[in-house]
Amino acid sequence: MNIRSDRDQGRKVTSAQVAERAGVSKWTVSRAFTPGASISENARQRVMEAAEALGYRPNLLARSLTTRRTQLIGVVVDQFANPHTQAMLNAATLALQQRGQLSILLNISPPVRSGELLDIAERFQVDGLLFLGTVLSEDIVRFATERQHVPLVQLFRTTEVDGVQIVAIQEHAAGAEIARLLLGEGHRRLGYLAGPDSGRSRLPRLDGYRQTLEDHGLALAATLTATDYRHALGYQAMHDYLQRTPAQQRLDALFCENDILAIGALDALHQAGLDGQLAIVGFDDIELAASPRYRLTSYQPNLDAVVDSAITHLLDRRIPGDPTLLPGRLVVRDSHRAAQSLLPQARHDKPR
Amino acid sequence: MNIRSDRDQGRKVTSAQVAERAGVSKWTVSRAFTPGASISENARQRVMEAAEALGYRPNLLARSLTTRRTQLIGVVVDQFANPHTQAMLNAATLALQQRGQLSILLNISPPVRSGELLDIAERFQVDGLLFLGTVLSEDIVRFATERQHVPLVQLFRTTEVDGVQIVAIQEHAAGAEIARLLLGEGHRRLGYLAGPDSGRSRLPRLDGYRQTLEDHGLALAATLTATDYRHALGYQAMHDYLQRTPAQQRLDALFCENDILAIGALDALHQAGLDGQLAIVGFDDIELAASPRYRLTSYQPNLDAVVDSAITHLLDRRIPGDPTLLPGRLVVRDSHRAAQSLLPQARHDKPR
DNA sequence: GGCCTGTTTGCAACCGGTTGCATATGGTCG
DNA sequence: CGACCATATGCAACCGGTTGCAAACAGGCC
Repeated sequence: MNIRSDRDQGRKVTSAQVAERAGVSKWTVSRAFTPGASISENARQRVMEAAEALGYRPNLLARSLTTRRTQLIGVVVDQFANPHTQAMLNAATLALQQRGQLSILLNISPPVRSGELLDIAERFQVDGLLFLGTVLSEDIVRFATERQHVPLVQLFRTTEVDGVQIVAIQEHAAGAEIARLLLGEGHRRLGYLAGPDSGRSRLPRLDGYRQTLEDHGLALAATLTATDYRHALGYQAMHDYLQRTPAQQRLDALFCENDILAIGALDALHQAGLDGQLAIVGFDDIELAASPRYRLTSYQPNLDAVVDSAITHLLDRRIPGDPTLLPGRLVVRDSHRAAQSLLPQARHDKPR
Repeated sequence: MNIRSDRDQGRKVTSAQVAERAGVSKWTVSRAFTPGASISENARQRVMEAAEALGYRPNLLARSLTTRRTQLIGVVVDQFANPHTQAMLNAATLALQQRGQLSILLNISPPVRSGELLDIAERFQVDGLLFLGTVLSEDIVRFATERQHVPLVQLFRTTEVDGVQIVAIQEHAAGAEIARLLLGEGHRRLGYLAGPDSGRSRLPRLDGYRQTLEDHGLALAATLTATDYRHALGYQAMHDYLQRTPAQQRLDALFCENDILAIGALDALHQAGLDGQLAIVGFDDIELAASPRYRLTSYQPNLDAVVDSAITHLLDRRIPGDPTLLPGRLVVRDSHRAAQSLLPQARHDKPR
């Protein structure tokens, strides 16, 4: 058990100690641990052996002090209840780790003063800040416009803010594609379920959706809202809608701003005994969307591509420019179908 | 727009620059920013003004170098697909932030070599490591037993590892309570749906469950397994079970290792047209459990209390001791009820 | 062997703070 | 008014690395 004969005497092992043991100077030790440095193979070997024997690990903080690079990226998150956040977090941290960066998780959920937190992150000398689909508050916008020396990238939101690089989905096209899908299914009264952030940014997605309807001579039939991206609020939005709207005036189909709201809405329909009576489409394609219980038609962003592009922007310290908009892909399941088409019909067999 | 007249000339602002402007030495600046330090009110004021004017923020890395405290806690996570992980992450980061600490998120999902990643975290001089319900791999155990100078705390798992402080739920009692609930409901053939980690640790929860059954002269009727804590695997486990087990031999009730598996199982029952035929109980009480569609009876850990205790252990650098086991609370909804009790019955009105 | 060139290595200085110690400053009291 | 004490501030040294520069060294070639 006592492997710690040499190492671990109170303090941590420093490069000087390794140097002494290897019979070289501490500068040579530093070079041994610096990839492209000029050092003889012989010396490197001896240093590595000594380091191994003593259990030496370079202090990355000390290194950062001179290199001015910390390899730390602040990852800013606010909607923990949304499974898509989780997927983003997973993808982002994995991608960062692969590039030798670590993520500092900054949680700006409601009680937290986001401006203060970003300030603290800056003191930790983060190399950049990555906003994972967060709602951009006043605080954040102010921070962004003031401190333009730390690169800022925002994922999956198209609110343009000075100094923030946007990497997102081609929202307009996605909205249009979903409208066409629903129209093709025969729906005519189409609505939209908006989340809390829709007010600030006139979502291109909604524009694309609405515009396509208008191209077909239709107007957006109703807009519901949820005050947070959570299951319960999707449920409630649909529940209230059903309460206040007589059956014959109801929508044919509802496009929801994301999957967790869509699933809430589906659950409300189920609860009201109206399964399949109102077509639903979501967005994000979270894992639960594929569940046989929901078979939610959704739009799948290419998460890896988005994250990859974002990280490239951060690490190359590119100057923020036009939004990078990547394509996604529609995942067609069952929830978007018209009520009658739940019965087997020939309708889908179009002439080719 | 150009607020950056003074600040921001290439390099970042240092304490020396603030000192010059305030007409004091850089040491005085340092003291101005150190809470309990000996400094006159007058000097502090001047320093603060100068700092404000220049946009100075102390470099916390440099500070950490001398103080040997980084205020960084490594938060280790592996099961991103489980909503409970998200809840833990949210609670943990918020609690840490409130205590002035920041979280470095370490993602040890399958492809990642966890030993290496922990090693890197150590080089960043994290003040401690918090394992959020992760499955303890060989790598991690080795790391834990070798490096006992960085405090390690494990949440929600009771696998005892040398040098790791455990903070979890009173699993044995919880298992027993759930068994009693199901027995009280009239169920007699009770099963357990285990997750991937059950093999390693003979879960006290399962022990408590089984033991209570035995106290009533019953044996555990079946054990199903899911190879990962994900909805699809809970679904599959139940699906396969239904396939291979004739109706008359099936379980009355199934206790699932967590909610996401339980919900998968419920969905599989629904898909098979067996809604309500098999009682289900989960664990963790995730948000979706409360959905009117599931009404999943579950066990709610006191997340805040667990996280709070864990962080206290970390920050006080306490020597790891006996596991800290906190009580949780059974959340009784509908999914645990017997099939016939879905019809209104007098059964619940026990004589008082 | 002497000279030239290219590679290694040691050194001083620095990154941006903190801390113990010594000195200066101001206020109180006899 | 001087002694005394508490409080403030400056200074040197240090935390654990990196980097430009110059000296040392080795090998190749004539």
